[in-house]
Amino acid sequence: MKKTRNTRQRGVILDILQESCSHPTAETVYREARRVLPNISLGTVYRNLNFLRDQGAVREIRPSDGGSSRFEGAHTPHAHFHCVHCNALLDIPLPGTLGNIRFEEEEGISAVSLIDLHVIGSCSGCEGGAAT
Amino acid sequence: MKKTRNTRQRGVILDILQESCSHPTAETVYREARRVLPNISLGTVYRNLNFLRDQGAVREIRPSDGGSSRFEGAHTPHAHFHCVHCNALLDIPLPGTLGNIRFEEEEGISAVSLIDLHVIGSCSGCEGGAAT
DNA sequence: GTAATTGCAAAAGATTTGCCCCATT
DNA sequence: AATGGGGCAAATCTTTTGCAATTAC
Repeated sequence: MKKTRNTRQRGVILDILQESCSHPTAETVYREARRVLPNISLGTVYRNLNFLRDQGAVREIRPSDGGSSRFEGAHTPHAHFHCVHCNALLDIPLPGTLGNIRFEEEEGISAVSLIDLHVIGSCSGCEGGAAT
Repeated sequence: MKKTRNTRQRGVILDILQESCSHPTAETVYREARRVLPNISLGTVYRNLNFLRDQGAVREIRPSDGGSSRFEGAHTPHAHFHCVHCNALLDIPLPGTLGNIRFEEEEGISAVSLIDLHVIGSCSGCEGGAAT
C-alpha cells in the first residue's frame, strides 16, 4: 500500500470534524479550515474528506432530503435525526434491537456491513411549526 | 391549490415506477420512458419525479454511498438493502420494533415524520466477493 | 381560452480531476 | 531526492430552471 503523509491540511480537517457536533458540509469545513490555513482549497478539503472517510476516520452522511453531504468524526455507531425545518442533524442512539435482527436471513442478502438509520422530523427548536 | 393535469408523460413515468422493482434512477426512467414517448425530455422526467414525490405517489431514495437518487412507486413502509458491490437496491421489511421506539423522547426531538433505514452490505449475487 | 406542462438548452450546485509546484519523509 | 499531497481551475455529473410552444381541461 502507498504511504500517507501527515499534512497540516489533513490534520486541521480532522480536528475540525472531531471538535464539531454540527455535522458540517464540505463547504463549511472549508470555511472553518481557512481560518487556520487561509490558502487551503476546496478541492483539498474534498480530497481529504474522502481520504479520511475511506480510512474510517470520518463518516459521511447523505441527508435523505437531498442536500449536500455532511461529515462527522467517526465514533461509536449511532443513528441520526434530521430536522426538516432547520436542517439540523443530531446524533441519536442506534436502537439496540436493530443489532439483534438477522438481516442476512432476508431473501437476497448475504452479508451486512453497516446499518444506516435516519429519523426525520421536527426538532425541539422548531417544534411542530411548519416552515414555509 | 393549483390544479394538476394528467399528461401522458406523467402517466408513463408513474407506470414505469409502479411496474419496476429495480429502483431506477431518473436517467433510467428517462430511457424507459423514451421507448414509449421518444420526445420526452430529461427535464420533464425530473419535474415529474419531484411532483409525484411531493404528491406521495413516488418515493425517492438517496443511496448512502453517493450515487444518484433512485425512485420507486410508493407502497407500504419498508426499509432498503443496498449492495455495495453491484449497487442493487432491495426492499426489505421495516423491523416492527422500530415502530415501538419513542424517538420523541430523545433530547432535541419534537416530532417524527419518517424513518429511513438503509442496510448496507453484500447481496446474495455478489456473496462475500470483493469487487474491485 | 387559459394555465399547467412540455422540450430544449442553459444554469446551477456539488464534487472530482489534471497539472504543476511544494513540502514531508 | 523522491513522491505524496496541495492549489488552482477546468471538467463532470446530477438536478434545476427560464422560456416559448403545446396541450389538457
